[in-house]
This record gives sequence, structure tokens and C-alpha cells, in this order.
Amino acid sequence: MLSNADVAAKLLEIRTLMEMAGMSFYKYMAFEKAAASVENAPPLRDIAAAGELTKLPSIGKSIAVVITQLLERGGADALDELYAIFPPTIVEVLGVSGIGAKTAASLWSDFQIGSLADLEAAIEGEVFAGVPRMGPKTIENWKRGILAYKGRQRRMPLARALRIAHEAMDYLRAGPAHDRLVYAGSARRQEVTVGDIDLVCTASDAAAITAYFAKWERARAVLAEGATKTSIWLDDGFQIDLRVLPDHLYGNLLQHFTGSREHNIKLREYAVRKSLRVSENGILNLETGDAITCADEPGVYEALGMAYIPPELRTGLDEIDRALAGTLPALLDARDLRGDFHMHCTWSDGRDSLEAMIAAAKARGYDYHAISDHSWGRGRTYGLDPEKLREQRALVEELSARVGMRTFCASEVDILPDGAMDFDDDVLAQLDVVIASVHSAFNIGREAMTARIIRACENPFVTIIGHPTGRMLGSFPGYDFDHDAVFAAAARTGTALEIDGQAQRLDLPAPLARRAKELGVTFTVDSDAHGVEDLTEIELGVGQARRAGLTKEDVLNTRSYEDVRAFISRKRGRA
DNA sequence: GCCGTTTTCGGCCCGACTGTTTTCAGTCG
Repeated sequence: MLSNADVAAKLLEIRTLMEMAGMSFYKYMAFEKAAASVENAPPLRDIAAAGELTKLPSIGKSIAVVITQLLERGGADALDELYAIFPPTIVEVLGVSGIGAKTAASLWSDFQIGSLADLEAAIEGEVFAGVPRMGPKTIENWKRGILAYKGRQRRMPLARALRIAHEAMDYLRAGPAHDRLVYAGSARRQEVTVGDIDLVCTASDAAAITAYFAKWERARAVLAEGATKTSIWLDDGFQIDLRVLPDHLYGNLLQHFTGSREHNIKLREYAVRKSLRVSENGILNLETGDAITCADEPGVYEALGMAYIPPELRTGLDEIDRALAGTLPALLDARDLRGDFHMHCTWSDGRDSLEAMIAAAKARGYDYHAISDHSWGRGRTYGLDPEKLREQRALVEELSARVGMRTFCASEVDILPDGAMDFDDDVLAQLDVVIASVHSAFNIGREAMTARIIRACENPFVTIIGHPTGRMLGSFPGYDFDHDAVFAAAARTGTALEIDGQAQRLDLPAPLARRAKELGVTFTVDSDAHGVEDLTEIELGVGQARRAGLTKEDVLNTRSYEDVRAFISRKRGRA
């Protein structure tokens, strides 16, 4: 069964092949919009099973049929028809930077080049000598594009992209004078993976900065260098785009380069209906000729007569309608967090000592936190048995009193394959907080996994379900279970669901968290830190919570210590 | 192909940079 991301990729492939085939601009753009909608939707299999695909934005009858076919057989009639015109390997040619639909189409029709190997052979054989619009510079660009295509890793995890963005900004800060400098694009929107980094800068002498950026020693290639814009590739083909404009345009510039593409298209379509033309250069009133420039980003949305839309919500789905109606949620802010329920120390698989973790939680200004080392199951050597747990409790009480920190004695307890917990209830009862997580037996089947997690929710001592889907970015999509059934059980039993901020997890994923919120679930946002320096990863969790539209009220660890205690007691009292 | 506060037809975002173009098409975001 294809994942949402797989379906979105197929829709984009159809979109590009349609463009190559010379089909109507608006027809293939519809597939592009549909792809964006699919990426932000809950799992398609559930929606398709309910017959509700056309309720998703930008999905009509025709594309719903395509999606259904993709889900059922991994392919679609529309795609097969296009494969009758172009070979499937032509996507390789399209993947080369600098080759778009028009060029790929003519390479196929004029030279029968339908794969990367064909293209390399043609360049090697100097087939393009003397061909119009295929001069030496163009061919050199293609060669570079081929190298990048081969070496490129597709999209990188958010945390790594943010590190690179900060390195690039550090370099820029050491260069010519500028006013403001920030990262924008998908990183600012807190997308789980980032395809390239967009940097936004304001300065009076833009050209000095774009030229300086092109000289960065880490730039393997300079793709474009103009008066206001520079694009570079790093060693691994990862791209950074820098755009520089005067400071009075900062709001317009930041809004433009934060995207998403679909958000901007919809925003501009709305603006056009009000005779306004929106771009990074300002907002032009087409009737009066007046230009509005915005020194700050909220000014852009204000000028369009709508509420400010936080970057994490700029998906191109329904956020503009909600901004116009004034029904956008007041999103969770990192400063709302009063604690962190999920962290490990050297008593299990953490890197820093118990004392160091407690001190670090105190240093972050938390009112409370939990030490939640692993339970003893799975034959692992580092988990704590009940005896060790008692020892740890004594030490936690001593250390936290000394530091002046309210530390919950907790454990991340394995949910066994049958849904029982790795500790007996009398052990669980002695813990302040219990995080129940699946760490083994991922492939027991959808029904068994659903029953397993629901049984964990029904245990009165379980406070939180940890990283509920088990996904690992880039390596494991998560185990299969009936999301709605589990979310309903969590809501019914007063069990919180975690948004785990660990860089490889970011779990719950935002579309699922949005669904869980609809079903009345309470959440926690945690770091799942295995060392002091990981505690900041709770901010990645906040990003995902914001993408899900969660507010302060939805999140348990924004509440006071006493209210957290009450939440836990309430569930235990139901037993 | 999708959609609707001009609603079932007629409209659909905007601009920078490149190469080779003597005025602009293609690509990209």
C-alpha cells in the first residue's frame, strides 16, 4: 500500500509528464495542487475506505479515481497512458537540474533520449554540437546537474537542515553589512524534511552580499548569481538560495520565501479577486496603482484583510479561509511549556548522568520534568528492573530536592505484543508518570497492533503513549494500526498522546495529531532526550504540534504541576 | 482538473536568473 508521500510523488510525476505531453497548464497544475493536499492529509487508505477522497481540498472526481487506482495497484490509467508516450525512466532526465519539461520532451522526440544513461551517452558523443539552444554552457550545466542528481540525497531531516542554515547565516554575518537575516522556506514552516534552504536577507547593498555568498568556501557550485539572488550547491548537492532586498520590503520578502508554493498561489489568487498583486516586491493595487510595502510579515496579511497565518499552517489547504473567518487557532508556543516528560540518563541508554539531566531541566527554566528511563524488557541489558527503579527513585528525590526541581519519577515502559505492560501494576503504581511505548514486534498486523495500543491506553497507570506511530524518518514508516480507534481510546481513557521531538522521530506526525485533536485527545510535547544537548529537541516537537494546529490548551505540559498531578490522578481514579 | 462572499461556467500567482536570445523561452522557486 502506497504511503501519502508515495501517492503525492506519483501525482507529481503525472503532472510533469502531462506538461511534457503538451496538456493544458491548468490540468497539470491541478495534479500539483492535489499532490500538496495529499502530503498534508491523514493516511489516504482510511480516507479512501470511507469514500471521502473528494472531501480533501483540490481533489475532485477525476483525481480521486487516480488516487484510488494508485492505492489499489500502485499505478493508474492516467500514468499508463503517459508511459505509452514517454518511457518511465524519463523522470531521471527531468531530475537533472536545468532540464525541465520542454527540454526533456524535445530530448525524447528529437534524440530518443529517455534515460540518464541515454543523456550521458549523447553528451559523451557530442550529439548536441551545433544544435540550437544547446550551446556549451547549457551542456556544462547539464553535466553538473547529472553529477548532482547521482550524488544527491533527496530531502534531509529538519534538524540537519536547520544546522546548515545556521552555518550559512554565521558566514553571512561575517560579511558585508546587512539589516535582517533569517531562514525561510520549508525549514521555517517546520516541515519534517527539507529539500533546500531559503535564506532571506535585507540590506542596502544587496549585490555585495550575493557576491559574498557565492564565494563561500563550502559552495561546490554556484547555480545562479544575480543582483538580488544567489543559489549554491554544497558538496552533497544540497541547495541554498539567498535572496536580498531593501529592509522596507522585509515583510513581503519573508512572506514570499516562506511559502509554501501552494499557500502563495492561493493567497495571490485571493488577492487578485481584490485587484491586488502580491509578490516579494510589495502589494500593488491594480486599480489605484498604489504600492504597499511591509517592513514586517504580519503587515502582509493585514493588508490583505486577514488574520496573520503562522508559517506552520501555510500548507495551501484551508488556512486562508480560516484566516478570513478569524477561526485560526492560537498555536502552542515553546514558551508555554512548563516541563518535559520524556528524557533518559545513564541509568538506561542516555549519555549524561541523572544529576546532569535534572540540572539541565532546571537550567531550561522548567517547573517540572520527568526522568523516564527504559523498562527492563526485551532482554536488553540497560533497562531498569523494579529493584533498580526503587533505587533510582531514592536518588531522584535526593538530587531534585538539592537542585530545587520537581522531578517526576517515571519510566518508558514497553508495551508487550499482547498489550500488557512490561511492569506489573504494583510497580507502575509507584511511578508518578508512565510512558507506554511500542519498541518491538512491529509486524503483528493491523488489528493486533490496534488492540495492543488500546489495551495500553486502558491501563489506568499509563499516562502517555510514547512516539505513537513508531516511525523513523527515512527508514521506517511506522507500524500499522487503526489510528482513529486508538485516538478515540486515548480520548476516552484520559491517556495523553506524545509528540516526540527527537529529530528522527517527530511522532505523532502533524496530520495524525490534527486528527487526534478532532477526536478530543490531550497531548504531551517531549524531547525524548538521551543527553543534555538533546533537550532542545522539544522545540522540534513544538513545531510539529503547531503544524497540527494544537493550542496551549491541548498540551498537558503547559499546565501547572498541580494540574498535571490532577490529570494523572483522574485517570487512575477511573480504575 | 478544480472550484465558488461575481458559484455549475469561466477563470486560474508572480518574478529572478540563464543562455544565446538581438527580444525571450525555459527553468526554478
